[in-house]
Amino acid sequence: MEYAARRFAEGGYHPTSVADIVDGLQVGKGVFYWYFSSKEELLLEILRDGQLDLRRAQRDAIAGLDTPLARIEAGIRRSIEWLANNRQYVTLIQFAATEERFIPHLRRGSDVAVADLVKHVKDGIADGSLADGDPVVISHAILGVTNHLARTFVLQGGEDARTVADAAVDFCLGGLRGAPAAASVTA
Amino acid sequence: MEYAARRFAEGGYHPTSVADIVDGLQVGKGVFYWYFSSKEELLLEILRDGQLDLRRAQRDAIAGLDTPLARIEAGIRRSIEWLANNRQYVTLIQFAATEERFIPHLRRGSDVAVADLVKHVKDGIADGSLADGDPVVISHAILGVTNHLARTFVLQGGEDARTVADAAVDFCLGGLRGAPAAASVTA
DNA sequence: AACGTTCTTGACCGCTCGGTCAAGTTTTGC
DNA sequence: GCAAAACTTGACCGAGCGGTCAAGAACGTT
Repeated sequence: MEYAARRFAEGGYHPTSVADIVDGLQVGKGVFYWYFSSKEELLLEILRDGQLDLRRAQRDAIAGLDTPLARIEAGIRRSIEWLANNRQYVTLIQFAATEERFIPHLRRGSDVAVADLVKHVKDGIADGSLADGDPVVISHAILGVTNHLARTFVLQGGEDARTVADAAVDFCLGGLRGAPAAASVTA
Repeated sequence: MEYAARRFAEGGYHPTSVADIVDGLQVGKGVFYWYFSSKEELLLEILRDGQLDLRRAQRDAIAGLDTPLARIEAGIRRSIEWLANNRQYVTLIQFAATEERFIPHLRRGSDVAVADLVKHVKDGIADGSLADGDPVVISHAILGVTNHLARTFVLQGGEDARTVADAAVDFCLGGLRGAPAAASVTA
């Protein structure tokens, strides 16, 4: 499955045939259809796995942190780190978003991720550490920054995940105007 | 071409066959290959067109504005508006980013967009209206917020482009901490 | 040893795809 | 009025696809 994910990410889902995958793995085609009912099923399972793993990583990262801001920051950092270590998924998720039939399966995962984040944003607004605003919109804005910076600099530019995470956190906290980055994970 | 773009966006590039397109247009297949040398060429031309049009729209939007902040804000607003009116391109660009052979063509366009934005960010940092930081990273962060919010709320959620643009501008300017939105397009 | 189950093979099938082309129609320039 | 150029048609082609399946290997149970 990891091999298939890599091939899909490198060559694209449609141009990569089932024959390519089984040949690369040096197995027969039958074994593929023994474990997966179709090529589409394989992609869905890869996506499900990835989303689950990312979520677990984030949950671990924020465990024990007790301010909303610290949780949000840790989540951002862990996301970027995870994306750097699981580059295939970025391309795969992006592809899946372009075909109607995969979107429902993507949404199920991303809705959960947004819901998690929204909770912390709400907490932050409630305790005054974040400015007022629609928590759902704010959460999506954070995801937008995080994913785009990770894609651009870590995956394409090959830069260090930590450096990029610093920039993402700074921007999310202070925006263009900039506010001194007071809160830290260690807070 | 607009028809083809719509079909590609709705059904995906690969699943949409040349036959689908020419049938929908009620022309023969020959006419397709008279105007385009291949299916791939068609996609590239659609992408080129879209990028050019977006850039033109942005250039028009910021004409006459004389502070960097006002220009950035106008650019963000115009982007979201344009994406709302050209939904097909969002999906198409997203798809093109998932296949190696299209990436160089995408980069050519997006590099230009980033360069434009970087210029204004640099100006803003120089005159003190923006916090210090790597202009390239900041520009990408802005693009990340803008594109993600547009995708999520305008294209998927069907919300009003203006409302979403307001949120995007607020977040970019103030971040999570929030700063009063002082600068406006009319400045 | 003998049997049923699990797992593996790769030739094969029906189908659809991107792309071609001989043939025909319309438009243009003179 | 006519020939050359621009355009249009759709049947057709070879290739490659996702998926099937008859055949058998490996393995556990008795």
